[in-house]
Amino acid sequence: MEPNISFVAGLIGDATRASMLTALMGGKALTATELAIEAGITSQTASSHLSKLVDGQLLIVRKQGRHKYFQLKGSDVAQLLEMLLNITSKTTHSKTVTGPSDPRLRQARVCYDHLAGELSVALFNSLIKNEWIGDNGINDNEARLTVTGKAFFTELGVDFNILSTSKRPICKACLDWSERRSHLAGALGQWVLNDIFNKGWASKDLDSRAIHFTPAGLKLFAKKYDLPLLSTQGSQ
Amino acid sequence: MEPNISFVAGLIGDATRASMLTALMGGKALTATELAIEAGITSQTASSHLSKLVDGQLLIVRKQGRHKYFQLKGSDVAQLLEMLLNITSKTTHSKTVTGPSDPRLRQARVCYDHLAGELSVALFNSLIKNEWIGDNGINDNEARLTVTGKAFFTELGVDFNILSTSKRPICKACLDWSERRSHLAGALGQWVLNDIFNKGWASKDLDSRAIHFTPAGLKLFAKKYDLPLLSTQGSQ
DNA sequence: GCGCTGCTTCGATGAGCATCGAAGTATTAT
DNA sequence: ATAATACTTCGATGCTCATCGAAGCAGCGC
Repeated sequence: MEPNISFVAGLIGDATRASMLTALMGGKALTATELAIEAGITSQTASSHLSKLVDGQLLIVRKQGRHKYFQLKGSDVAQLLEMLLNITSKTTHSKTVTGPSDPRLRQARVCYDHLAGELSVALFNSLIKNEWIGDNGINDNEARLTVTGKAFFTELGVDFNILSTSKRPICKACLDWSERRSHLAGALGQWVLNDIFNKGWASKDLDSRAIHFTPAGLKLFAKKYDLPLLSTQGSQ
Repeated sequence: MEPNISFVAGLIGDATRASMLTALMGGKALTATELAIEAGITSQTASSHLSKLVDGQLLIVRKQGRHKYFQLKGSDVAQLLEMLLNITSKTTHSKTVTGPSDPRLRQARVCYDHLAGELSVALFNSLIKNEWIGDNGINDNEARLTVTGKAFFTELGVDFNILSTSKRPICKACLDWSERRSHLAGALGQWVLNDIFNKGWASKDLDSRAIHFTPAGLKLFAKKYDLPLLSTQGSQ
């Protein structure tokens, strides 16, 4: 007997729970009240749904006084949700012409723990162009750090001894549902995003997982990673 | 606005539809009647569910006379289902001790278009041990064909000019939900499975996606890929 | 100690949807 | 041409589950 995938899929298959899970793709822990507001339901309904998601092992919960903070259980859950976003957008795109309507999500957003969007795809392309990750011609859509790439990131401040202690891959290609091309995930993708925040080049949007680069931050980001100069943020 | 993942997840989240989708992970096209029997429902119910899966772009359908044949829409749908199997088995395994109860599925089975199970994990390990795929120490869980690996497979009869015309990766690691370790997917994984069938080493089970190796076939397979001698098939 | 906040539990309500018998359509074998 | 098979459509039935008002519990500020 094979595992019953309908149980996990059924947890995600409710619009309210899906909305909460997507909100958590921003990588931050959110409270039950915040998730209720995000999903547009009462706290009773939120409580019921969150119990199911925790019991179903898609979320973990931490208590802090009377607050309960919820997070995705791990990167495998995030990958599942990202794959669902990819397949869903592919489905939707066969009916519509353009990508996501929100240009802020399109330009830069958090994909669980790394950067996604136009800027991240541009970053990925620059890593290939500069041969910092391997363009080996045999394995498409896969990322492999080269020797010069390792030197480049070491110079930026990456400590590979620390990154290697994680079980997760250093480099990983993650298919961007908005751009349909790959961006950088894995431990290195996470480091890059943290570095962007630490340097103050960008900050998280308060009510979505969009990321806002400052004009100066965008310029420094483009220079640091050898990106072609990109337009500043879209309208709104 | 981000894509609404609950729609696709909801399609999979019904036990009947999930059963049909899992049956199609065997890689074969199945008729509506076969899928009805597989799921234990009437043909009216099957018809309704299959319409939803086709409209939702998880399945494609081909007519041949009065028969309709259904297949997964592509490898991305198969990957999504495999990831759901992985997460579901991880969830279940936190409650139980052992893996899948059916030893036949555990030893060898079809994972959409490639071999999965103990034999495929052993194959993957042998490819690493013999340095036919890269064990580069930086990227865990990723597969990269080496120069000697390409020579090995060319000698086996792989035509890499043909494999390279596909957009999909030549080599890909696929996490095996039953073994919790990686096996070989991608174009090369598909070639290996086809070769096994073409040589008559194994055949598909009629009513599940288990694969049955003949004793001679198992021996030849082990020899060809330098595997330690494995026990023959489990009971039943 | 009291009142407020965050969250949970209970019970009622109603919408959504899976199921199948009956009847129908298209295809194919005889 | 007729009968059988594969599949679809219609309509009835009943089950599941999301929702929230009310009430309750735990934590915390005053």
